Amino acid sequence: MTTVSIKEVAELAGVSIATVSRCMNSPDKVSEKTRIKVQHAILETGYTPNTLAQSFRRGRTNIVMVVLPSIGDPFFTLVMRGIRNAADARGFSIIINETQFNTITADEIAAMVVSRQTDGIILLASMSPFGTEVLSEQSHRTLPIVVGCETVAPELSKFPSVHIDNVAAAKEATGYLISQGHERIALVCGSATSLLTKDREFGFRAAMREAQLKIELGWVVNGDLSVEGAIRATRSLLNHRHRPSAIFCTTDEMAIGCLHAIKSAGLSVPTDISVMGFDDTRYAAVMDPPLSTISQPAVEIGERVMYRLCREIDQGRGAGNSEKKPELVPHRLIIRESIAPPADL
Amino acid sequence: MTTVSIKEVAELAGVSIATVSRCMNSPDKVSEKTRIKVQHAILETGYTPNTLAQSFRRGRTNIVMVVLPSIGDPFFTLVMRGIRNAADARGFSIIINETQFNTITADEIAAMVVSRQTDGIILLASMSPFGTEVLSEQSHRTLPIVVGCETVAPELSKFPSVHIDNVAAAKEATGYLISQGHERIALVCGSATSLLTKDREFGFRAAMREAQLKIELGWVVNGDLSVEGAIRATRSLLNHRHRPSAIFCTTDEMAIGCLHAIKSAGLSVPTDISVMGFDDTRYAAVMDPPLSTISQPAVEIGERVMYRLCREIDQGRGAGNSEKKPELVPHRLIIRESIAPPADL
DNA sequence: CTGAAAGCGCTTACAG
DNA sequence: CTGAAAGCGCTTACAG
Repeated sequence: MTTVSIKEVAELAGVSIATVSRCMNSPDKVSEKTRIKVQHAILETGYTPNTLAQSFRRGRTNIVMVVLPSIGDPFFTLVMRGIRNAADARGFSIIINETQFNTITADEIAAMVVSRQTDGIILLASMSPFGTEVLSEQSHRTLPIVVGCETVAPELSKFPSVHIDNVAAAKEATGYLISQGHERIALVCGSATSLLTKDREFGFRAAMREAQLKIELGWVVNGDLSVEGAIRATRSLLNHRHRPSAIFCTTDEMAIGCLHAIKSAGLSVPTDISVMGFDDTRYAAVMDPPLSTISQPAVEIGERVMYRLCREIDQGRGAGNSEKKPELVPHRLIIRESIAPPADL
Repeated sequence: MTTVSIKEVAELAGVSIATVSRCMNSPDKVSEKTRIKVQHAILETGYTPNTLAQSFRRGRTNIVMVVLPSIGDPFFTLVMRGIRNAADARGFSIIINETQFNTITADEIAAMVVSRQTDGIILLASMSPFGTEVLSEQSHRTLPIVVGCETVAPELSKFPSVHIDNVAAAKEATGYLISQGHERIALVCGSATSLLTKDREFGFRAAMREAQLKIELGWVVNGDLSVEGAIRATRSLLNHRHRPSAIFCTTDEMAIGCLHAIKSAGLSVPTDISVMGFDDTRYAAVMDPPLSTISQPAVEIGERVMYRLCREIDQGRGAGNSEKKPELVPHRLIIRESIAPPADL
């Protein structure tokens, strides 16, 4: 009834507990004869090592924490799937830390470091740029961190990362809008404190500048990364003195709110206003109209981030000689039906 | 640099490690004078207890696992938010186990039990009914389990649970459709092996029976709990010899696919076909047309499930005297614009 | 109120 | 190849 420990297995097999331990951890160091004996004893007793004792002894939990702004976002759901694929393959469990305000502070990370409850951290959310010096000084040396999905604050560039080229992708998306004849293009982006979407804003601005198109004051609005926020943001755009003919939302989630706000105002997409999304989540194709957007290999990002973290963990807190260059994965512009030439053309 | 242990704190404070430990765990058993001394030493050294050692020693991890079919579903996202609220308040971390096939087997649970990596389990997914005897015999006595969101298989009724009255809610939803004059009503539900949606199907059938309405063969289709699956299911409904005038989807997620399939076929909602959802996720109100649905207090369900689990954990694996009655929370029918009287009325 | 000591279940040099 | 032993960092009866 009560759980069996290594001692009982050892007794039954007639060996020492050290040998039982070796059978499980480095079987090649044990003779075949005893290995079989021990294996039988394990089967017979139904022994499973006490994970808690192992973690304690080894100083490893085989748990990693992923920090992200919202698990509910369909895009992150896919990234999570990739992370879990890789984690399962490597015997890791995942603890999710959903950050309320799209940022996580260095202090919070430091707290995780000392608590030792996780072997590493995947940052899918941006981190508050404040206080990261602290982080790198004390913590980084001891807790592996890998960043996913977005090139983040320069303070974080010291960590390995996996993501698409967000600047280039946003430029491409904006460029497509321009190629369709749009000149009045607005941006619905994340909040100012969120870095999650900063590169996309940067790419948008770059494309507009290169095309010598003006961005009116009030055309770059915070959609708060949420449906609700995007509805508010879009309304302000519709009421703008210079109403844009196209709106680029830096996430599909916000594009959903944007579409709704436009249609609720009695306008139609794309006849009156064109909409571009970003992420190509599972809802994009079933929107009305189906959403043009940028597709990211979300599952692959998740897998690569996790494998990257495994490498960091395996090579120990030791040498800082690991490759820090970001791993770039390809994006793709997906054209559906939410974009048309502007009405005044 | 290297992390500080309880020993160093004890030395600095000039007390035994036992006293330091008491200061942290039962401060009332320590004189004020020494408590202050120790507190200073803790601050000075920056000591934090090694969670791994604590877990091992106490036989508790302060981690609970939640098992669910998909974190990506906006409904579960809300339930998760509630769970996390409560977990944070109680000092628990959450490990998420997304089950690939909407079920989790007793064996998988048993494996978690012996691994001791979690203090308890929240089941938001249904469990395979097979082999649950094993579960109750060995495992239940040692690993607290609470079930959320759906009354599940009778095998699971021995576990505490928190959910709405799914049968009544589905009856109400179906009844509303009937009250609008619909007689040809179809159901898009979860897969046969998923229990997640069974009660809703049951309620649907009961309402139809009571109204003496016939359910044609092929009117109850598996939408696989996904957008894609619902699209396929809806197409088969549209091609049905007796095309239904209304479709009840047992989750909003499937309703999204359903709406898309209907509109893609050149029909309109609700003029040609009415659609009813279930869950009232954040997308329901921004669908085109806005979706009538059943609202569940998702966050509250999550919170109550977690608090319930805490109670189970606290009262130990000891007495089985805990209240096993399901906790019912209220649902609400939300009328929006996806339902109208049938065209032939 | 406090300390010395046992022990939680493993893993891993260290001898042999 | 195998065993005896130390030790990971805590917590908690048990004495005093």
